[in-house]
Amino acid sequence: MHDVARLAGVGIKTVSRVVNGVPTVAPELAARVHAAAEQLGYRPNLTASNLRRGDRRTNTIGLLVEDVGNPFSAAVHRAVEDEALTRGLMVLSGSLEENPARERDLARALIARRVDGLIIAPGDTDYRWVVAEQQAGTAFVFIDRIPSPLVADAIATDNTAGASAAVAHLIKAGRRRIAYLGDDLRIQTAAARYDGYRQALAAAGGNEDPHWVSHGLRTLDDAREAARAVLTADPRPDALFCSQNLVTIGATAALHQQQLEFDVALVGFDDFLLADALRPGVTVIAQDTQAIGRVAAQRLFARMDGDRSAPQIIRQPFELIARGSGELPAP
Amino acid sequence: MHDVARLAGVGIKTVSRVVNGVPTVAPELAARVHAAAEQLGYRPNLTASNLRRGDRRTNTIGLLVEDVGNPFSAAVHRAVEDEALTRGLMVLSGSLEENPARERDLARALIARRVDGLIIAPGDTDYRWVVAEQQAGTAFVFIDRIPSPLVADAIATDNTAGASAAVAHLIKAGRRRIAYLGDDLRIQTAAARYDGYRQALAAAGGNEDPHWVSHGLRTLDDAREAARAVLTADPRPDALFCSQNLVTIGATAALHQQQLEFDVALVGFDDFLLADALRPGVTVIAQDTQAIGRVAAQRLFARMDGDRSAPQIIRQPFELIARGSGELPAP
DNA sequence: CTGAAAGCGCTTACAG
DNA sequence: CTGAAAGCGCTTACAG
Repeated sequence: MHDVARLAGVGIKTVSRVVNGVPTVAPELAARVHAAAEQLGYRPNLTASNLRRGDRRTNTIGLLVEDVGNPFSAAVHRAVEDEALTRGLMVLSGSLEENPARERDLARALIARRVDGLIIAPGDTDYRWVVAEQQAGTAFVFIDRIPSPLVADAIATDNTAGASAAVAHLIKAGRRRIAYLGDDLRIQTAAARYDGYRQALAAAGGNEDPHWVSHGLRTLDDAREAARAVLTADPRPDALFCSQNLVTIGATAALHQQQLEFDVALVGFDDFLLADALRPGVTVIAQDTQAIGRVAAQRLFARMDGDRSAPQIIRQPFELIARGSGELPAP
Repeated sequence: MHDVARLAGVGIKTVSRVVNGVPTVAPELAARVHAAAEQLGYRPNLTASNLRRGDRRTNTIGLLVEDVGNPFSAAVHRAVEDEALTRGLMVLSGSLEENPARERDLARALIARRVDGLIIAPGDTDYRWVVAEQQAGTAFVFIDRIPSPLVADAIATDNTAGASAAVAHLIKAGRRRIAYLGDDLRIQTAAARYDGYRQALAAAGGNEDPHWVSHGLRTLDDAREAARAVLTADPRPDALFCSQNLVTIGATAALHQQQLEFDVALVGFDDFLLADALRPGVTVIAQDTQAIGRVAAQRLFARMDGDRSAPQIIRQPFELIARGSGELPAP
């Protein structure tokens, strides 16, 4: 900027004005500045401008998700990005992998880069550290996890009700021996969905059979293996409830491999591409990932803009999409 | 930092040393600095440190992909992130949407934030602007697209050979009337794959039928619709070749809806979750997205570290995974 | 409408 | 081992 000012024969402040599009600059000077900037290959340095500016904004937000590569996270990411771009914000992202140490490191790295706000999707259980960061000026929003105490807004589907609806749906279709395949119970969403499973069973006067309950499934292969195991149990369950995305896909693959897809019913939490292309179509509890990402971003922006109201829990609706696998005629 | 120094009763430079873990500080002073930092809730500001440091590194890289929400982009993103974390780098990302204006805006936004390097997956066709940015100190790597002229390293699968292998596979299985369903031809990868399709047909002495060729399919629904249309044509093709991910998924859904999945063969470019759970399993040309992301990041780091050798094209291998849909017995 | 001075939070280059 | 001065690229607060 200094060099541009010298070449254009103006003060450095005038260059600043031109670069920032301040209108009160004589057109002739502005033209000289533009020419000089062009000639020198000048690139504005947002990082420096941010340092001095009063508002302290980097126009960058952070997004920490389970895994930027998994379908749920990726869909949320995209929705957040779209909303961010309307404000000229860029998104720094990271994958938590349910690893609390990694989460703290990533959060620290983002805060050191002075993100204006931070959206965190499932992760650590203890979020009291967030309070100090909020006081230091960083806005926070949680997705899919309710921090306790409620230190910041949280956008989440009602996981317990959703899981319960899924299992009740299976029961209504005449299924009684319903297996549960789920993620690590320490994950809040997994625990909530497991609760929903048990509540629906209890409401129908049934009981869970521990042989048909499998936790800690983190990958597609875990899920496929667990499904295979439960499907060869004796007695075999007559339905599967899967607590998430990858588990549902793994279980579906196992059902097809054992040619049981028309015998054992299945409802999964989270929709996925191709769920309606399979035969039978896969019945799911769908979350509106678009809306979740959008609403989370909007809440974050409100906080960044100074909203100091009490943190709230915003529930997003879920939808049961019946496609066949959950409505197979009971044997 | 100033406040910390005052509270600890030391010089500001000593605080800097402690924060950066420089060992030559008297333990007693370091302890006082730590205590003061703790008490004041001090957070290091990487943005300021970067401004002054000689190396000019923000320890942040940019990643521009087609859409952070689509499976291919998301998988590459994750691989890049993993590689970046080994160096303590964070990733700023953006979705291009095949929109050149958006691409330039996003690139500008990343450069204004002084990313150390930029990985760009498909986008604009004219990358001569990159040269000026390289001279200004930003490293570049391309994924899935060969810039012309070759201004930077490019990591890509041999799309023409891959598509050609797919179509040859169908021909070997006795198929002759092979339809092409593909993305916008202005996209380099789509064009290359279409070339491969035509080459394989020509090699077998066949010709393409314009009724069976469909370009410009951008979404799952586009693809489903186009597949439906071509499957109701007369005469109907006896096989489909799909140029990418979403197109394959859409076409598969259409085949299943019309109950033609055992009559019309299909090979798709790009692997996807569930491809092996469907019946028949979907035969694909798989790219190693993990390797593509990893290699791209490694090349970028090499450039950031000063590698000035001539830009190279690095071809990643593809693999034909036969799962059934491409090997259906010809009628 | 324009520009010289001061300062954002930090590190470099030095002197002690 | 420690710290006072200068400066990274920019904007604020001011004077002209």
